[in-house]
Amino acid sequence: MSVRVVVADDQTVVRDGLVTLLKLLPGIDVIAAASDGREAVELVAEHDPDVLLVDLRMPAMDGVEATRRVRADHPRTEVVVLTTYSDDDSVLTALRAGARGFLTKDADAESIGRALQAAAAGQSIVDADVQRRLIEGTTKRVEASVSGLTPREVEVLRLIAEGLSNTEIARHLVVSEATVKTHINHLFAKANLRDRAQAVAYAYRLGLA
Amino acid sequence: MSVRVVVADDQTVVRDGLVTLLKLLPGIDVIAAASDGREAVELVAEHDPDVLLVDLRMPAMDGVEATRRVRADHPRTEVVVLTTYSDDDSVLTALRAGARGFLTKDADAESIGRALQAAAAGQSIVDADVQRRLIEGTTKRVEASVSGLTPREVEVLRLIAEGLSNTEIARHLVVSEATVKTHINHLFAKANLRDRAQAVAYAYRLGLA
DNA sequence: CCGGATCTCAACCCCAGGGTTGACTCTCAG
DNA sequence: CTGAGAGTCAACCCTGGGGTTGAGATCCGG
Repeated sequence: MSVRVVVADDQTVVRDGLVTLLKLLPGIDVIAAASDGREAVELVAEHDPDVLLVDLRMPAMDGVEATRRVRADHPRTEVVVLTTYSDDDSVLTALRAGARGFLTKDADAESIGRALQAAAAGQSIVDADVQRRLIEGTTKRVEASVSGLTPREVEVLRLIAEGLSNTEIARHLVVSEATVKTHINHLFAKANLRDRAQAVAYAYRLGLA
Repeated sequence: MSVRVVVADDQTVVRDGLVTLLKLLPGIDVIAAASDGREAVELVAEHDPDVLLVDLRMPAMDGVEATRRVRADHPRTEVVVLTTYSDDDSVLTALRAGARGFLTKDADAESIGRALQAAAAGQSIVDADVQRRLIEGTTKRVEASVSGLTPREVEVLRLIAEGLSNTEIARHLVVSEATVKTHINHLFAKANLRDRAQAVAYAYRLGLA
């Protein structure tokens, strides 16, 4: 029984290449090809394939989101991610989203076929690099030091991270709201933040909260 | 070119079974069989195989230590671990020690063959359970406590926590901005949040980011 | 004593974001 | 078949937050 596969890649060359490549492999049936994530999800719903082979970076909907959708709506269909860069951060995200396998685009036909077969059989194939990163865990946690920020700015950042509004922060620090806004603007500029939501994330990553 | 394999298992039945099983597979050559870890290391040194298929629990030298030795002294030889219990703690240890793949003893012949081929090609095959455990190791607390929120709301919350604006979230989920705002309003009401800054903090405490 | 950094404050503009209401569709359990 | 929940979308209002400029007060090191 052949493994039924849907391919999704926005680059025509890659997509067509994959399709013709996979068609030559025994035990692999390419039943559809999508050019973006949205279409990929639709085709999965339509054809109920064994495996979705999906690129990470795509317009309309990226591979991570497509993976999440497919795993949520069609748990029978396994997802194998294909990407250009093995050190892409979203690789881990994709695996957490439920991707079964992971391949780089320089993989040869046999490797791809093997990964598809494995995924269909419930096994999981990942690239050596990714495996190492998984095993070592997220120990990379960078030391994005708080340096550059003045004590007052750090203070304000912490309060932002607690969900306080500007007026609340002003009351808390016993200064005017204008002052708070000034600190916040400096802080945003220094840390390259757009709004307080990003600031909260920043603070949490720094371990301020 | 066939993949040259050395098998190591202390149980005679399993060992002989594996050998005969693997000999039936195309592209696999079993060139030696060991009954403990010490012997396995010796046979690897002697035959320089592509892959060592090794049981975790063995007398004289267990699979983890054998893996470490082989990876240190014969980096050309990949190691695939075979064991009875997928929840064995030493599984992670073995992977850290440099094992390329991981199989349970209820794997069928094709799965084993695939894992050996993959290992020889530099890929890594792991059992689904093990993959899940590896991934959970890198994530924080599970999102089980996100009770009350619908999947879509959780999705939106995660994206908020990444610092995305409403328009960006809409683009990402391929819906209109109005829909995003609706989800956000529901989400805020349920979780008793005032603005997205508090939402980010909430998400981080839940381990969503 | 001067320059720089920090902290403070004000007035202004503008829009993203949050609140509200209402509506259409689909699915699924009862 | 019906009602509830989920997801989708639109129109409206209005405040808070972010951007900008400019400026006075304090402190410290060179």
